[in-house]
Amino acid sequence: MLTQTSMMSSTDFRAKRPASAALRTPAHGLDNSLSLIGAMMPFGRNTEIYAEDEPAEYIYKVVSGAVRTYKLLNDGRRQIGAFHLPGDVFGLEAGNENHFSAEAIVDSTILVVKRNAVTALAMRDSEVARELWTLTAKHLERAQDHMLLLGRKNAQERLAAFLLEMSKRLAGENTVDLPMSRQDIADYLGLTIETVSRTLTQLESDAAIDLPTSRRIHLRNRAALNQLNA
Amino acid sequence: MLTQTSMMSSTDFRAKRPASAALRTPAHGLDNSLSLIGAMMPFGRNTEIYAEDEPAEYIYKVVSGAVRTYKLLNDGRRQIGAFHLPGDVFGLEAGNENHFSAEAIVDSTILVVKRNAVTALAMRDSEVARELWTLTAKHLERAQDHMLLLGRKNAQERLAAFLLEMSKRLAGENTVDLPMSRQDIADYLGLTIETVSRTLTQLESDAAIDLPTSRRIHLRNRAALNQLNA
DNA sequence: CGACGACTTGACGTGTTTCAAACGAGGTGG
DNA sequence: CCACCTCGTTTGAAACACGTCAAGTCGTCG
Repeated sequence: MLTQTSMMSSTDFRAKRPASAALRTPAHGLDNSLSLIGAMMPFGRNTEIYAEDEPAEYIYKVVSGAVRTYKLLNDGRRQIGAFHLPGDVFGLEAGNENHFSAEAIVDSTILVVKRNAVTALAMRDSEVARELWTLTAKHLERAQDHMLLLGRKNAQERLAAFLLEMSKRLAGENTVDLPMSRQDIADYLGLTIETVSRTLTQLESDAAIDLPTSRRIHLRNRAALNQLNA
Repeated sequence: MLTQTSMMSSTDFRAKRPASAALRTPAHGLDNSLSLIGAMMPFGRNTEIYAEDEPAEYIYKVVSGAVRTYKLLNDGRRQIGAFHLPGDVFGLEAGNENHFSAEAIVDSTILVVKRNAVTALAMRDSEVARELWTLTAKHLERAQDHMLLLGRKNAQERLAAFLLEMSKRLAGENTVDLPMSRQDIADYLGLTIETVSRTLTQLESDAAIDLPTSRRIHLRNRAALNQLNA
């Protein structure tokens, strides 16, 4: 994946800074640098961005769309480790190989930057180095919270946590438009698609949410969701 | 916790470099620096090293003993995110507050280093900065593998993964002497203590392991365990 | 020897998974 | 414009893995 030719063919218009929440790069330093030395690339829905065990040559930033990073068990069971939304940086691997696979969930535009370029920059600019570290540490914190969810929460609590997280990150008052399918949600929350579906309809009948369409979720009673999220 | 006085009272003999596996600092740079600017501190069994939401003033390295880092749900459910063994560095938080709590599992000696000192060093020495980043990224990889376990593996597979991990990190041929209780294992694997116990005896009757004592586990059939770990 | 904590074992309950079928929205072609 | 197909989602019924509650065993230490 990511052949040199496809890299070259990408247009180079600049990323517009997206609004909202966590895992975003600060206003200067790394963020600007990535825009300057990176290349924009389009990825179609469900296409691979990189695969596990491939050499990790690039670092990525979502400009538009959405990305899932995941790991597979030999028999096909899938665990999605994280969803990456506009403004998020991902692919900050430690070793020389990717530890996860990454796919575009919907048609997406990704800013792709050579690792070498970034690490070289970090070598000279300790501010950039610090931002890279902080960013990785933020990813770690998210992973740790996700472990708590996967290890110790029931289906209702997982869905409540998921909805609140997405609401915060997608930032749209009380209505959330999800880019991902029920199967993606299930594999993120360590549940089956049926349990996700059932639990959502249950939350709806409990008046915690509304489901105008399957991808659109209205948070009717945040307090109730927050209580489940405790 | 970690009052200035207790910091001061600690002796300052140097850490001896421990043997073995991953999450260890490389031979020079960070590792040496930590030893030079840190202080040795003893922590008794089950004593707190730091608590969630406390200001993260220090970075830690296990010299001897074992440490658990964990998070609690409001009703007391506990998820252990990681075990830290001799040679491991922990407490590399992103923000200014600890994201987890940390306790000594058994009587332990911990090398405690002021964050300021380390970050200041990283500012001047890009090699140290790189090591800090790499270390955090390694923690992230572990957390990601752990998510796969918690989200997608059954009890047998979780125990197999746990035993293989401990075998590798404690490095003792095929016999593993666990520092942690069944409850710790359960909270690490997202199971109950009963399920952990039952699964272990089941693995024993399947001839995959022997249980000479409850804390000592002999890996009789690594192949079988590896297969479960797939 | 008795007491305590850690661990094991048993019987039973239940939340989630599994297997299966029906539903619904969106797109295509007649 | 409607029939038809497809893919994602929902719903139902039954099975099962793990949790819960409870009792019993083992090892250690005073």
